[in-house]
Amino acid sequence: MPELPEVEQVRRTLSPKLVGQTVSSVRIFNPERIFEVTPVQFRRGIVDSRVKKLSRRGKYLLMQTDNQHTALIGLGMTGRFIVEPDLEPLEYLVVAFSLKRNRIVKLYDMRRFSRISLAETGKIKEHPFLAHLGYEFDDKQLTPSVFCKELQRFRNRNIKGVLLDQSVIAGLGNIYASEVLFGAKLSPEREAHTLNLKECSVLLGTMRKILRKAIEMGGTTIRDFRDADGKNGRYAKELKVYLREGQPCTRCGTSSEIKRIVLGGRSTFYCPRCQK
DNA sequence: ATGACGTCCTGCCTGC
DNA sequence: TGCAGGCAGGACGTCA
Repeated sequence: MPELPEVEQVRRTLSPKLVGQTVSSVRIFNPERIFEVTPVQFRRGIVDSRVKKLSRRGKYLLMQTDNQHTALIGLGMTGRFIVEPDLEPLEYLVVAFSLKRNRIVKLYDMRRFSRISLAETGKIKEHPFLAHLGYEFDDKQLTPSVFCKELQRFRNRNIKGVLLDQSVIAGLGNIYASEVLFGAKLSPEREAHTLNLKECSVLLGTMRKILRKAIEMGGTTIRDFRDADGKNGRYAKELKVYLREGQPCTRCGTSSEIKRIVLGGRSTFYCPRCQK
């Protein structure tokens, strides 16, 4: 569930609790969630270092330490950070970082889709989690014509699938892909390479507007998402099509209903009348 | 080479 | 009433 706006909200709420702090110990409760390095390597890379910076790339959080290492954390669907004194360990705890004054930063993940790893900070771009990622949504280099050219790469794929492809734009997930296409009045089934420059431009602009607003509102909570303060995102009430199957379209009126179809194995919501 | 589909994982919700 | 089955989905593996 955490897509770009939710991960950004976690970054913003976790930063003040973590940046500048020294990690005195790292306990790993679910070693299967660690990739590319061993649990021992992960622990050694973090322990006794000070957190310099918490940043984001696509849907990944990057925790940079002052000993030239960066932890990479993907939240999957239900990954959540909880900062608290060490009460009894919660079920589904993946990893816990101990700070001073009995504060513990815990990554908790009910559905166990989260992924964590470690890289040398200087080689972070080559890490397998990040190497294939495309543009950040607000990258100035991503102009309408560049975006249009990117979409030409896909001769036989629908635009919804391409928006979910992290190698094009990093950070969109299933909820915002449907919302952005509704905003841009484009059918999710349109083949990506058929979009003209004008349509690419509208799509890009709509995506930026929606993601900015969602970030501003702390992301979307359907059910599970909480930020590092335990708060829900407030964007759910702004959703125009996601989970609105059978409801009237908010743009073209009562006579047109939102439809649900499955594309690439994922629920996709749209208005057949105003999305072409 | 590219795209489609299955898999992982667990809780919740629906319907019989 | 209880339980089976479907659904949710990010990212990767496999197959055609």
